[in-house]
Amino acid sequence: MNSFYDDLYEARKALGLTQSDVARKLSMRQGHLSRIEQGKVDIRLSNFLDIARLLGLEVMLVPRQAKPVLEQLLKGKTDAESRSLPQRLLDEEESS
Amino acid sequence: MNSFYDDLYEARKALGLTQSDVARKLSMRQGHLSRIEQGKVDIRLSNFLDIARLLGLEVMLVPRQAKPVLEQLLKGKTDAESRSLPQRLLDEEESS
DNA sequence: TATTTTTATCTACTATAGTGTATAATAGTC
DNA sequence: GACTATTATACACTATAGTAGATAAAAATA
Repeated sequence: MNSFYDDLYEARKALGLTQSDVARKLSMRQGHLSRIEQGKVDIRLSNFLDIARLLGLEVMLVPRQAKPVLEQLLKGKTDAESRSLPQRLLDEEESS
Repeated sequence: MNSFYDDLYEARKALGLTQSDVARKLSMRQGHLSRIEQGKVDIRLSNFLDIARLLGLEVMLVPRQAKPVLEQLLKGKTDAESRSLPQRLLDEEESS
């Protein structure tokens, strides 16, 4: 459905937590978290934020064109090469 | 409720669009968008993504500690000073 | 001030997220 | 193979997002 649900799954796994662990801390059902991670439900924004935060993640609203650049930065490419990307790509450009 | 709703409002205004404009393009009610921008409802993730994207924004899930750094980058501080922040702050640090 | 545009609020209804509890299916471990 | 831990499904129920349509209130413009 939506790759954000996969991200939540990956984050939980990376922390070595079970669905029950997470569900308990958020006072939600393990069964429901299962459906969420499978992308079978379209959860409410507050619920999405709660789960993400419990897993050490934060949600950001960014300009569309900035997303790929920021993702590169987060992929660990913190060397001069990738740090030089922002200025060029963040400026408005008629690309469509 | 949640500052993301304010962000949507600001983005819409910045584009010079009315609630009716946005609502029409998303096949939703103007009245409902009004409630959303006021933070009176806890909308579904897909709806949040749809509205954001229509307004030229994208949602990102990022490590908690990275958010302030990335926000600085987006604030236009693309000079050497702010670009030097990532390496230092993105590394895990026992700060709590 | 009057008119128009935009935003806020209302009622009734439908769709579905989320609760609560239970159990089945699957994966790991002995 | 049996046992245990984890994940997936099921059912009945409640809460609320979102639809549909209308109007009121507020803001902007002539």
